[in-house]
Amino acid sequence: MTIKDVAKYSGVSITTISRVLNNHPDVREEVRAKVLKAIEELHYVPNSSARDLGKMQTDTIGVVVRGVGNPFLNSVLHAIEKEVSRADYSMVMHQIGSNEDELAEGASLVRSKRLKGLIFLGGRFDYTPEQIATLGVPFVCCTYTNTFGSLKKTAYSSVYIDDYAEAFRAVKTLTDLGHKKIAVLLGTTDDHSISELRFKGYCDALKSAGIVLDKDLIIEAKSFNIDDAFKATESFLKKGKDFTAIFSIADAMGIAAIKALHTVGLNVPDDCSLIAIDGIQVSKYTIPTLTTLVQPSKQMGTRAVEVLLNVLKDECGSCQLKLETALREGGTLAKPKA
Amino acid sequence: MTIKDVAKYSGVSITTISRVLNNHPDVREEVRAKVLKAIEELHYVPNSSARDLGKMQTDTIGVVVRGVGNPFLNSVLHAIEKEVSRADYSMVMHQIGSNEDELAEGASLVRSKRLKGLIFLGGRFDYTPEQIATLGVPFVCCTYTNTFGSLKKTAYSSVYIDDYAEAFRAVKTLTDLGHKKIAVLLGTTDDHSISELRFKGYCDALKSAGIVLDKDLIIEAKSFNIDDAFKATESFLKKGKDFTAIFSIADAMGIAAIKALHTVGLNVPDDCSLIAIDGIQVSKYTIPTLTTLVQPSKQMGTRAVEVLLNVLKDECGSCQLKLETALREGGTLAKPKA
DNA sequence: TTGAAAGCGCTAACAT
DNA sequence: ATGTTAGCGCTTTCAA
Repeated sequence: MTIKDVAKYSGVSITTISRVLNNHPDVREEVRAKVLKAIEELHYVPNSSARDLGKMQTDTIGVVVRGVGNPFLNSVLHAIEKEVSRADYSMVMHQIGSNEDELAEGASLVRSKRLKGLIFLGGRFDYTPEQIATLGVPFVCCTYTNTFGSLKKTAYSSVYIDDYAEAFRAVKTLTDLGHKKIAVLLGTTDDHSISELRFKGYCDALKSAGIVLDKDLIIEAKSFNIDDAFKATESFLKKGKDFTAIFSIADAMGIAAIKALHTVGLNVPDDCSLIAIDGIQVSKYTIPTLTTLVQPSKQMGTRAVEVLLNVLKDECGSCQLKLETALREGGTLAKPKA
Repeated sequence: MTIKDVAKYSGVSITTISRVLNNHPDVREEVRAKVLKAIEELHYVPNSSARDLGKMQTDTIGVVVRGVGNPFLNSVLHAIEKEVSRADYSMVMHQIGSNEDELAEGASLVRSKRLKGLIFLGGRFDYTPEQIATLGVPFVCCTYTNTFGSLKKTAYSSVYIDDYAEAFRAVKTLTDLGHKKIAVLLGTTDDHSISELRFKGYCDALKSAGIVLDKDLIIEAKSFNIDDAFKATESFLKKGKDFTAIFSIADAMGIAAIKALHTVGLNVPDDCSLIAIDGIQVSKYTIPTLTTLVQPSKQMGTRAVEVLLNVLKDECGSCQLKLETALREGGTLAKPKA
């Protein structure tokens, strides 16, 4: 069942079929209808390999995901897939480990699958112009932007939240409540990822509240993994430091923290307040409900695709799209005990 | 950069390059090495569209996922992606809503992307031979099997757990503890999905413990969504029925149930025991830790791919692979109050 | 062991 | 408005 069969069946040339398939204007309505009918009746589906071969690129965009364990990224990923299908594009997903280089993986994907563009989901921030030159296609940083790199704004696109400002806001919520001894649960303080950025927001929120940073209150999990967050919080608690609140840079990590606190008999929010950033579905159902700054995950995915498709269409330009979080008030906040 | 360039560069014909690329035996070692070197130096990457065009099928397998919201399926999905890449295949994922027909979607995917095979992730069980005939390629049911359909075992493959037996086991855990009034939290009792199967296990476990099924203790969420599970449990609790335990057919739903119970002042496990099936990562961190039968999600994904690839290789045969769960003892179980 | 040449199904000049 | 035709990059007979 090829275009030829359809041509024969409907009594026109294959070119006409192709024109109908690609919505070219130069086809008489009458003929178009006939062809459409033939396609329908024959259950004809175009062969995308053949279709792609002619062009130099496929209608496919690649998504390189770092850290699929993260429920938040999953939600974004699924939104991306939906939007990509809706636009009649294809998506190829590629997961990478925390030590792999998303740029190298992306570049290789682009070549083998001849992608039109890339979306990086959860990556580093320190790309240089030389590094992205290897990509050769437009790309969108989704959930982050190139804060630590030396890229010109015009060289790439991104859809992200202001990690620094949102973290600041989260921590300010705690200081406003009167908390002075606020711990932070994060991956690493200097990994050039959202972890570092949110840490900066934490530091400055403390500073602006007149609180001196206490390095002993930094809980480094070394990853965004929920198990690691639990272990890190556990060890932190063993040290017996004095604190009244925790800012967790991610919901999943915060859930682990609540559990770790509970394990040693500390109750949230009575003994320790907690606020996080992300807003994953399950954190609505923790006990108490996690208070968190909800990222618009669906929108983030959808917008990332839109932005990429726009850039692709115009063959120029780029777009930095900053989204806002919304505070979801749960039950993990309280004033510090007198 | 095409095969021609490589041919020119290394001074052989494109046929030879093709042979090297496809590991054909009829190439002198010396020549092979030369070609490999050229490929390396030129950074040549074969054009997969062209490659696919020649063959009648692409080295691609499709995954049709029903219910991506489910963290458990996500975990399986990622395992599938990893295994597919490892085997040098490509994967296309397609999400469908709960009302869409996975078979129709799958058939359309197969044709447009010319897939070699399909994996269905989270689907119905009631396929008929006529329906699967439209697919035209081998497929694997992952996380379920065709219990309600009329397929011959040889007509398809599946990787699954024995939902009936595992549910039986879960509920038996409760009856063994002395529980008599056990509610069940599920999607629907007759949707021909795992929900129905696990419900059967629940019914028979009650029966074998000499307990009469009380229809008032069936909590139907109408979906596997965590929000719906919460609402359903909430309404159930409003009715004021007497019960001492809940069997939740999924971890995520169980988490919602704990929350709903807590909302009305009921404590798990003191006022109500709870057991579930799935074993998603986050349920280790609920308070108390969810007691659940853990499905080997990674293995399930990996095996599904292996099974499919084997079937593809042999061009015949099929495989029904039943995996086992492992009880993870959390803190949601207790004897019923006297 | 190697090469020449004929497609695979489709798109896009170009011609009519 | 429609048809003819030359590729797109690769695989695969078939010959040598």
